Amino acid sequence: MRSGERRITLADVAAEAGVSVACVSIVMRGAPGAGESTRERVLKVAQELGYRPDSRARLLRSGRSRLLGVVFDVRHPFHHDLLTGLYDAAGAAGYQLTLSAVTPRRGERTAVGDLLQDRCEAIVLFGGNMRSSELASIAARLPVVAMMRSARRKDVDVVHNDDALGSHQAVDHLVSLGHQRIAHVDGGTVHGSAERRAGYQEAMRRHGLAEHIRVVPGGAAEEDGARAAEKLLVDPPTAVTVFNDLSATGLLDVVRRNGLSVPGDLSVVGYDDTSLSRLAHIDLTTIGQDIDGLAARAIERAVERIEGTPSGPRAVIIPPRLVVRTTTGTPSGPAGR
Amino acid sequence: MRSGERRITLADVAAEAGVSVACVSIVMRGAPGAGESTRERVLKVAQELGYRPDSRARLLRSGRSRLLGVVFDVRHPFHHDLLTGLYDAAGAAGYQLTLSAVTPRRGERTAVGDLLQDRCEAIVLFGGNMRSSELASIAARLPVVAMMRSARRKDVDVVHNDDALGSHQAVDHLVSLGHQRIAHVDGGTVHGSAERRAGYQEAMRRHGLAEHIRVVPGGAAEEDGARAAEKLLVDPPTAVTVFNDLSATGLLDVVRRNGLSVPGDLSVVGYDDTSLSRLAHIDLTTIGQDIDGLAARAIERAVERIEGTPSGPRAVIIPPRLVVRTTTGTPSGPAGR
DNA sequence: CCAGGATCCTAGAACGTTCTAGTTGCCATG
DNA sequence: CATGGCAACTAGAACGTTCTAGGATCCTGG
Repeated sequence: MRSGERRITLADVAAEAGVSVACVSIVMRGAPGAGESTRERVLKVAQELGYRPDSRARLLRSGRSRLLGVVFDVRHPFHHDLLTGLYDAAGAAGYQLTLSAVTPRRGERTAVGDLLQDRCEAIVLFGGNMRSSELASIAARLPVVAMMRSARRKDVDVVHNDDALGSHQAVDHLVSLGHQRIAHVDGGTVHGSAERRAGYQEAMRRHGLAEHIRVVPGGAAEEDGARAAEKLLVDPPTAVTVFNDLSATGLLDVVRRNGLSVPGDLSVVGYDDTSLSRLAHIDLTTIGQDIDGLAARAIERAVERIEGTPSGPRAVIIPPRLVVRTTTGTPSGPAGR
Repeated sequence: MRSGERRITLADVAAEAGVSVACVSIVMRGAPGAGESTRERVLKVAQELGYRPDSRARLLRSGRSRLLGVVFDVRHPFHHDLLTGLYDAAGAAGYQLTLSAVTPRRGERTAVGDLLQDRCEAIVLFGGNMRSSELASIAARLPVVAMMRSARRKDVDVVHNDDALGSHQAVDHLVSLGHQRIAHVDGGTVHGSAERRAGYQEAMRRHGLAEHIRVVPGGAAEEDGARAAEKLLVDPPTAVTVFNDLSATGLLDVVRRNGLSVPGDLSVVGYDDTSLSRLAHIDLTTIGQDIDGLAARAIERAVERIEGTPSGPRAVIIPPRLVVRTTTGTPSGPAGR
């Protein structure tokens, strides 16, 4: 019961089973070169002793670790959903994941540094604010896949959602409901906000609504949405697309407190389809990212790089889809003013 | 720029600097036994070559990994807050964290299994539904600290919030506002719900309100709170304490949809102080757990076990604190019926 | 001029695996 | 009755570190 016992090793199993260490190694790996009866006996002994292979020693020798490092941000709910998808995809490809978290007091560089020491064969990075040149210097050592961000570097793979298309879907949806005066609350300096903003602007022009284009400064947090709402209320549009769900939640709150009804007076579309947007009394129409698709493609890119198979383009862009809930409806005024 | 280069090792640095491998090791570890000039030269060369110690090889030799395994659930927002605290506490104690996530498709046993292979020196478990006996069998191999759950085993350390006290604080707060008819929405089979329920009952009795004790079945999810609300509405109390914030959110939604005002007609207290409860339009009065305290004590327990220092009691219970927001107020009826 | 002790450095084993290059024993074949 | 071949196993090096046990070199004091 004491915990300091000493770890059970191949040698222990070998001694107990009366065979060589090498033979046990063969059996444990399921490699050819061992007879059926010894195989059974060795497995039984290993089981009894509670043997667990030491992955570190294993990879020290074999060079391969079949380990993929993942950097995620503890504060971002979407990252957690994505982790779920990544575990599945990695497992299917025969790789393990090793996680390193970014927290309010633990930066991205620290998180990456830890992974570098861990001998993983590739690194998957969620968003973050590293510069492309920093990514490149990591990519010089091992394959890097950046998710939910772009990188103007040929040596970094990029897998993300088609932000511009998402904005198009949001605007198309609102226009099909009859809206014309559609504003956009921006995401500031966060990755993807430029693309979402540009997509909004282009979609508006495509619908001949260039004169109604209106971009309000915002950000990724709830308060950013709340502040944007106050600006909008001076001269409210009939609909608004917001950078993300959290910001949209802040906006919703201020709008309703000011006596406007949603979607009666104002339709609101978020972005990300986080669990927040699914809460009953938020029930936000939003743009959902294809989590499993993103995860699968990211792992695919990483594995291709690791195994040196000639791969396709370095950027994979996945289409999102509109999720209609109850914050969007037809505009109340006959023609939106 | 190719990624398959071959890792830079101590030997490379040694050759380049014209010293022995052992000497470089000394310098890299900051151990005594190297002259100032060589120290500088070696560090410079290591820097130039981009040397990074291979933590796996290091710990293979040294036995110690200074690595703490953490099992957390991707779906639980509270776990993420706790991770932040744990990273800080572990860093301060000179340990690294290695994370293993539980996801909807990746169970606790898998998560623990991965850590066991990783040579960490102790395991910290967040909640979960493993049986005490399973915990004990892991604890036979290495120290286990269970957080946010209890374990009737002497060989497992336990660090959690004082659930009963939290319920007392909630009831005390409501009573001090003048409430008498205070109900409780239960958490079902989730860890801590029995303690929170018992705490509620005891606090009610302490205030001489035994006749008003009313426990409604619930759970940890939003819908559980919503369902409980429907039951409560048949004969509404003036206040309710809910198992957790998420459930409270569901309850709030149903209550408001049915035309009751909060806190006018009904005061609501949640539990956990998750980021959800801080959202402007939820703004839930709740019981906050002391995250940094929990994290610090958990690491402390783990390190004590690892280093074999004679430690105190195996269970550490940390008092929570009431966080008053806007979902609680004085009851509207003169004496709450 | 030599003993004694610092100070700086090195050789080589060890950690728990994997892997290459055998070695053994057995059976079939000519 | 040698020979070849195959299946089943083993010895020992290797992976990149740490650590123990020394070996130089130099200074200091008698």
